[in-house]
Amino acid sequence: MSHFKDQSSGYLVNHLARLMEQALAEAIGPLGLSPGQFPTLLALWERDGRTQAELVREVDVEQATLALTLKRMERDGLIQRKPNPDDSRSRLIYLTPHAKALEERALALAAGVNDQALADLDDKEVPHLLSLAARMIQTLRKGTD
Amino acid sequence: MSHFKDQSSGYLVNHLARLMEQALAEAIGPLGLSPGQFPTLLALWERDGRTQAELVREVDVEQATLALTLKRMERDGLIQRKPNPDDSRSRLIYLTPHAKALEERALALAAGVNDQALADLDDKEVPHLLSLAARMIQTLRKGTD
DNA sequence: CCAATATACATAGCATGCTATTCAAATAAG
DNA sequence: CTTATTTGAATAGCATGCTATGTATATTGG
Repeated sequence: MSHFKDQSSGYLVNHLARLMEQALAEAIGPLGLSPGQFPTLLALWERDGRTQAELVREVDVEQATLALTLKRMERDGLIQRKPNPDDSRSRLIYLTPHAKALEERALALAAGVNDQALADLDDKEVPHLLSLAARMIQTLRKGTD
Repeated sequence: MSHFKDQSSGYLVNHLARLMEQALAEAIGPLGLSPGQFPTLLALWERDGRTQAELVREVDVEQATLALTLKRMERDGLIQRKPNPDDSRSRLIYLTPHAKALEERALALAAGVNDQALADLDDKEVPHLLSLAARMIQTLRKGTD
């Protein structure tokens, strides 16, 4: 038995996520970036000078997770925090020039990892996969959020 | 913009995997089980009295990861280890009666989580999703393994 | 204005996973 | 038979993520 494993969406999705995370780590590691920082970087490349609370609303992780990620990004010279004149509880988060300079290369490398993972799928299957995943996420978020 | 996020298979798969892991944690937590133990339990329910090395070949995680998981399972009273008469470097891993007794309920709960995640998909889409995921895993494993 | 509540972050503690390293025992090479 | 290599496990160190708490600052209700 235990074809459970090969028939279980949870098992497969978990395994796939780990493989893709490893591939991304390999790809962007040379830039000094890691997979967990990517969602935050996407948000900050789009617009920086925001508070942690604003980023939490955009990045799909818990506040405590983001707080740790930001601490590592600060340690790694990717972000800088300045006092928020409007609210002394929070600080505004800015990308360093170094982190800004990495945007194009990092996006290209991440896109390359996606392409590599999807290499065996044809043009119709790729959007289908994205749509199925998005629908499953929607289903699971109902009620939680 | 950065619709990168919503178009990225890596991002979606990672998010989905975390949601499914959380759902599984909620489902089997009351049995005293956790998601990371599930693959090992599947292997041991099928046949126990095996070495760690044999389990590593069946479970898709690294040896060091499995070693830690087994330590927690031993702590939690799920497994027991006995000397291996054929090789004193290893020990044979057995499920406790308690862990054996949980098989049916745990499998049903895990299947329920999968069903819940797939609830919005129709009968054709489910096997398609499983097949797409399996193919992506195959693609990414090439060369590594 | 002041107490009660809400909000923004930080931290602790834990589970999963990975890579790299170490140690001991088993095997292979000579 | 020794030495060299391989194999089985354990451990250290780190990244991600989660839940639960704590702390300080804002905001609200009286």
